[in-house]
Amino acid sequence: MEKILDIITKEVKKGFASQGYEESYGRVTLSNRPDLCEYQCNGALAAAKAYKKAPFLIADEVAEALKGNSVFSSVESVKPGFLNLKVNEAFLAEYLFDMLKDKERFGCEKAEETKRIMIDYGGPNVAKPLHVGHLRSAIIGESIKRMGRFMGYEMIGDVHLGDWGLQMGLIITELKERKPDLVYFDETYTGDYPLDPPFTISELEEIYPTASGKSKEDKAYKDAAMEATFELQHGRKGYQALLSHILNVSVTDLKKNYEKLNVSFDLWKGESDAQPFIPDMVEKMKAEGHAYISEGALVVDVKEEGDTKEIPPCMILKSDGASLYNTTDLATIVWRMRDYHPDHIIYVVDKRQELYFTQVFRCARKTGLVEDGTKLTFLGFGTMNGKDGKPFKTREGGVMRLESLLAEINDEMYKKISENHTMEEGAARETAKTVALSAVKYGDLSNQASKDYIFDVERFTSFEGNTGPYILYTIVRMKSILAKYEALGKKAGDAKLLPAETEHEKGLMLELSRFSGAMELAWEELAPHKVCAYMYDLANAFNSFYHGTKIMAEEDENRQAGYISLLKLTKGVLEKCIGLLGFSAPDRM
RNA sequence: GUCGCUAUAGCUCAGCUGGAUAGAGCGACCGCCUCCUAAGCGGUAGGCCGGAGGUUCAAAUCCUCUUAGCGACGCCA
Repeated sequence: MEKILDIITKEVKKGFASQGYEESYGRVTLSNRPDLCEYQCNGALAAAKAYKKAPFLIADEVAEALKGNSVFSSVESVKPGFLNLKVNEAFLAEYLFDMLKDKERFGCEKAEETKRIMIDYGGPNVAKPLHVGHLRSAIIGESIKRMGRFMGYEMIGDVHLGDWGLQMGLIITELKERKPDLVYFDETYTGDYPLDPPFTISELEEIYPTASGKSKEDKAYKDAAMEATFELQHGRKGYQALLSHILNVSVTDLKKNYEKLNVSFDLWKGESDAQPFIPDMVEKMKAEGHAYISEGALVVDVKEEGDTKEIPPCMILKSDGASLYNTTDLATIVWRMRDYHPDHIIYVVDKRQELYFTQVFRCARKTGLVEDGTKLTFLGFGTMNGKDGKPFKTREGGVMRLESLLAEINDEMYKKISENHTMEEGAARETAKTVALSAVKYGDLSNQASKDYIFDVERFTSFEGNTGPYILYTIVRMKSILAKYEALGKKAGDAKLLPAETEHEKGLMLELSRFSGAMELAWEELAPHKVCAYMYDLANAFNSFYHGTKIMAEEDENRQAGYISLLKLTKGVLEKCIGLLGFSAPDRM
């Protein structure tokens, strides 16, 4: 369906053209004075200069030309030269009924050209529990993935595991100290290795920090870990078998935890998957003359004309010949291009890595790892801070595990629900989880991703005002009314919407009509917070309408059926929005 | 030091491609449940949009300078 703003703009442009003005002056925006009008056009002000004519005269002419147009209920020319527009109620009701009939998309059209977009988010480390630092990437990335899918793109989410490097050697070393008799350490062993892992996830999570601590104190220990890392990377069988155990145990646990966040990935690739591509990639860079030795390391220059500062070269290999983060990320691009040939790769990463990623992107382009047609986007997010404005920590000052944070908020939410309503315990627990997730996700996504934000547990769990729970509550109200209506044996959502009779009803209808425009804008800017803002406006509009209109008490059956259609559409749109953000609504709360 | 980001109500944040009187929520204060869930709705108070210049008919928005906070700046990831 054509966006309502486009329909309106088209009419106004025609208006300008009919009076002999350039039609581009007919650009329309949402009104910033809702007391005066619903949409506005400021084109006459801009046209005044070009046509050497008083702006209000131009506005008058255009207003006159638009009189009687079926899209508008009123067109007014005001003071300096504004055109104030109000949408025709009958037209609006028709428009919304078309949206309602489009049950899946509510009139939001898919992209004309379908593209394959890979999105790199999550970035957890193997053998380490998820902590709050992983929250934003997961939440934002998941939302972008869903938005893209809704807009009609093929989205491929890749978790990009941190599963390479010294950490693996550390784990192996520690394991060897504890259980030296395991077959994995017997170099003469030639049989198959056991299928069951020699550790549990909780042991694994304890082994790594222990090993990491020891290596800082004990030089010999660190050397052993480095040696183990080297051997692992050069094909020592027992170690590779251990690596796959570590991966399996860890990934199983990660999946479980991401599932709690309603986050899922299409690919569970990691840094280790990129390693096989490194040698050829490096050779190519050397052979084509891009890479050269500088200060002992192999680098590629990535300076460009117009840089406002010195951009250091992109390092490909360290002076000891070892690969590093850059190498892995570049090699990851290699297999992504080879296996998926994406049109676009989006990285949802901490914003502090921005410079680093410009280096990687430039290097990838310069050395031909990506084609011109493939876009690379860095979507940097800010830090999640505590109430004191400093990075979020536990009360003791340690890194907070994601599980603990979620558990805390679940409990808080459970308490509130049990206080307010009588609900069977199991159901209350489930509802609490659903509401808690909405609190966490909405709290995060309603802020601009690129900015730091304050994660205030009290505020998010207080669920008043602009919060996830408020949105869910609004949906629950609608569900409840629909259930009552259908209990009367009536079918909801078949009836045409009637032209709005009250301000509140029209306000709600106008918000609904903006849906596709809001989603397109949010997607273009990769800005989930715009979805939040839209949802919040819509929920507000519904709640105002709700208080002014007694739907179930309405005696005129046509009128009531129209209200129900309006309500069903509102519910559909809100549920679509929360789905895009990655959470859902309970039936009761 | 260089470059970048941020600065909007007491607090947490919006503000579309420059437009009319800068908006929400929380907190404060005042109303509204015999009525579809009051986790709601309506209202009041609260602002030199960090500061100074400039561009423009019009600037929170664009440009320059400046102050403060944060961040990034070749062998970590």
